[in-house]
Amino acid sequence: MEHVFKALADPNRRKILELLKKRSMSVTDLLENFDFTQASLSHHLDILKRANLVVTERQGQFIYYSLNLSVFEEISKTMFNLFQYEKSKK
Amino acid sequence: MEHVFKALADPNRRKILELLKKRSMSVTDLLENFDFTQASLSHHLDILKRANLVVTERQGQFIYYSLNLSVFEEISKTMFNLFQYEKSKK
DNA sequence: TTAATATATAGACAAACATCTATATATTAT
DNA sequence: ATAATATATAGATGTTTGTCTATATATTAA
Repeated sequence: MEHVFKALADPNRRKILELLKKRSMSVTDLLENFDFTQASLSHHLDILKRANLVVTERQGQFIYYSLNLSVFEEISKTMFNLFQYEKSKK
Repeated sequence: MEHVFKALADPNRRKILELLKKRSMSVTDLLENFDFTQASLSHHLDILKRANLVVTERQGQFIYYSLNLSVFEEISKTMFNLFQYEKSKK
């Protein structure tokens, strides 16, 4: 999970995830939503991929990024657990 | 939420939160669980406090840190939402 | 097979971060 | 008042991070 938390620490990467929640997108598609360079975007995507948050699929010239749903659900639970506590205690 | 994500990016700070889920602790109590200096711990606590994840209460010489439960629940929801997606779409 | 397009990688650089030592401040005990 | 304890703050330093430019690689179109 270490990589996941690091990946989520950057607002631009969280925005990428939000965009991918709607639909899979190529790097070119994604780039339209940001002000930084294509190289920077590739770097962010690499970090998300290493964190296992996204997967890729080549379609011709394009590489489509999408959420790694199987892992996403697991991460969702871990996140939820971090914020769970014994409500009976004070 | 920006501060929250940054705060969660460090494993030691996540460990602090895990410890505080069990009970409120003074800085001295917390320090026993880590290898770094008291100054470093104070720094981490400051970051957690700025993120509104913890609150403090002085009791004599000691300052007790505990989870900011009211905010914690709200953050829990935001976290959960980040990991929600339209399951019908592919 | 050459040019154009899409994406990734390498290397540089400034800013942010985690840690340290030293010191300041607050509280309690003597 | 003085010493001891608990915590915070200041300043220094090495590491990590986000971004850039330049270039490499892969695919498609001409």
